[in-house]
Amino acid sequence: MTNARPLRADAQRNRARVLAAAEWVFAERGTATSTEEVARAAGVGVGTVFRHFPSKEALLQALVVQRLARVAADAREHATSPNAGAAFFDFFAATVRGSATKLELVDALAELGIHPDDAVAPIAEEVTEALAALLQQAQRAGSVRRDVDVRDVIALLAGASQARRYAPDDRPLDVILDGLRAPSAH
Amino acid sequence: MTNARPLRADAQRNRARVLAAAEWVFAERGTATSTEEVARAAGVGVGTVFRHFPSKEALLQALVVQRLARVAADAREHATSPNAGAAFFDFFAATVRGSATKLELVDALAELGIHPDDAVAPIAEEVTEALAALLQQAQRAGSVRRDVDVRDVIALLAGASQARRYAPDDRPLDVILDGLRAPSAH
Amino acid sequence: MTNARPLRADAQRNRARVLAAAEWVFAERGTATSTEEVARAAGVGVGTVFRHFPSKEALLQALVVQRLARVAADAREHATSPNAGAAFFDFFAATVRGSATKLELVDALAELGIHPDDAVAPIAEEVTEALAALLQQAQRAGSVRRDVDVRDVIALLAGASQARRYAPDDRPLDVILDGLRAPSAH
Amino acid sequence: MTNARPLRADAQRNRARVLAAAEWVFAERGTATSTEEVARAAGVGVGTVFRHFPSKEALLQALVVQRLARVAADAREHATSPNAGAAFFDFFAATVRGSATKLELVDALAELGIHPDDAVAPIAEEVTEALAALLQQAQRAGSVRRDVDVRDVIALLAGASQARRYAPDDRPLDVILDGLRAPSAH
DNA sequence: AATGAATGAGCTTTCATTCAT
DNA sequence: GATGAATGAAAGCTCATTCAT
Repeated sequence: MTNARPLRADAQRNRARVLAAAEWVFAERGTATSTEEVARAAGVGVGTVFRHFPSKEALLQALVVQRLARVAADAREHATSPNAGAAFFDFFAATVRGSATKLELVDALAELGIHPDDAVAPIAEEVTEALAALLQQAQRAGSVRRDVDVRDVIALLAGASQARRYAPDDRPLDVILDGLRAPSAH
Repeated sequence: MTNARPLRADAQRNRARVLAAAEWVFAERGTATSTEEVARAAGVGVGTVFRHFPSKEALLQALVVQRLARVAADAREHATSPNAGAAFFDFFAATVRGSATKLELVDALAELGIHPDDAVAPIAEEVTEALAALLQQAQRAGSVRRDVDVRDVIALLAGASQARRYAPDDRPLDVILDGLRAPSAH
Repeated sequence: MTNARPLRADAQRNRARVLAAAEWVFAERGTATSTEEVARAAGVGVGTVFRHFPSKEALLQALVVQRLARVAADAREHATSPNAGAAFFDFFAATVRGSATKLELVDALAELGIHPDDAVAPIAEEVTEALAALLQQAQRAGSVRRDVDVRDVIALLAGASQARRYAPDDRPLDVILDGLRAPSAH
Repeated sequence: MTNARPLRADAQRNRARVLAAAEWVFAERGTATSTEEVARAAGVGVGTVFRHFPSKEALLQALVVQRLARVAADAREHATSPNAGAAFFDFFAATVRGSATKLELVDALAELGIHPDDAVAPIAEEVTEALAALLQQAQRAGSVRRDVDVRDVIALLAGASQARRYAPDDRPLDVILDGLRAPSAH
């Protein structure tokens, strides 16, 4: 159903291996790590990496898209919960805790504002919409303060993830969650 | 007190120009920008940059030290205020708002946790101490919740600065400040 | 007479398609164009190209051989004409005009002098012989000056083809033809 | 007086060495030879080559410009001769004989028609003008046929140079020169 | 036989760093 | 001290060729 014919089974597998290796390597040693290194980690030749991702930039973007897709899916799933407030805070905490690697949510989210025109654009919109819905529900339920909008939430997700790099425990996250609660919710 | 003889006046001036140019250039175009570019922006030859900073890493660290020195000084100054609570929050907000350039406080703070052993160590300790004092006063005054420590505050400074990249207004910052307030302070 | 068994009909067709595609692609975009590109133009996989031509070099040579074979055939045909002088000049002009693609006669002829030992050798000899016959007839008929030999004619064919790249009209060709006429022929 | 400050003496020398080495290497082994090889031949590092010529393309163009500059100068010099006819033919023969390397005049002239918009444009015009003057004089003197124009002459220079690759003696050149003579000149 | 994914040597280019001027 | 040309390791990327499907 996609417009490109599906990849052969082995190609599919290699693409996935490259993506996984890239996530690991870039997280562990920074995105400045060479593509050669990524290839080595994936157990393939450099050529294979470039066959699947025509440039390093494209590989990085694929990683971002993958990360954001998970966030969007997660937001949508939480939006189905009957308890809108808990759903929002659960989602927020889980997302921040999930960005445990160095190629953080931070870097993924960075793309949301920075390249609004390229391959990341569709997924960016997806994330924004899913998040907006989740937020609105929680605000209507009186759990989240009304003076924040989606952009603020995204910024705070990035901020909380960043904070986690310095203090990997939950304290900073808790502070931010508390800051988000509606005053009456105390 | 320095172990090197004082620099000649012109050398002193060149060092400062390089530092300023580096801050500007790295902020504007990323730390991957070449040293050549920094030299050009400073109006000196590359050789001069390397004479003052033996490696690019060293230049980056000097920038971090400079940034953190300002933060430490600022913390110490606020610590003299009679109103400990307001002083803490003022300091926090001012620090985050001041990290408006792209070579953010984030990157500076990154060094606090990441390279605790090198040239950055002394200033890191300085910042930590000044911050600890300011925090303790504010907690004793009942303005800041008691379950956060210096490390959390540093993490949240980094987080709030990061958030500012996505939503350059004050909303995310306000959320975090609210999260930091002692419950009874409402 | 060939030492390999005849190709299956579809294989035969594929070989021809590759050859045609290669001529077109190399002419249009230079011989540095990738084999992948040639395969795409031929509507086959790269593997197929390499099955028929064991290396890119071999593919290029096959093209040259094909080109030279046409020249030799043409020369032989003109040699049957009753008017030896006209036959020679007609042949010369037609050959030069026919090298209208970018993978010119020039490049084909280049092989005559450059790789005298490989796959091109037989056809090179064929061309030389056919040309020698045509030339001799024209010289005997008093139409072509006697102080040029086959090698000179080949060089001039290459030269005239080259000239056509810069001035695609007939003027340079006419000049060369005039230069070849026997003095008494005026 | 040039808009760039003159190079330091050693830089000047290295630039010249690179240019000379490039001419030699490309002539001997084709323009596909790696820049690394050129650097080795010049006795410098690759970096030096790229400092002087920002891309391989630029290096090739510099070679072309150098070659064409010589041709233009030569044309202008011959144009001062009292015997216009002899001057033209002398120039033509000398130019063709001078393109003895494989990175021929052919390749240099190729640029005349192919990249009319880049760094080669000014020198291309220079060559054309100098040649036009020389040609016109020779035509007025009744030595060169009147139905050829500058473009034809350039094409024939390229053609004659190409011919020389196959028959390195003077015969093909003589044929072309004869073809250029005015009919009455016999 | 045909396919196209995988390979990896090799190419162009960049840039931190050194050193002659 | 300052300069900027030179260096060469290393990076991103291409492509002829191989081989599992």
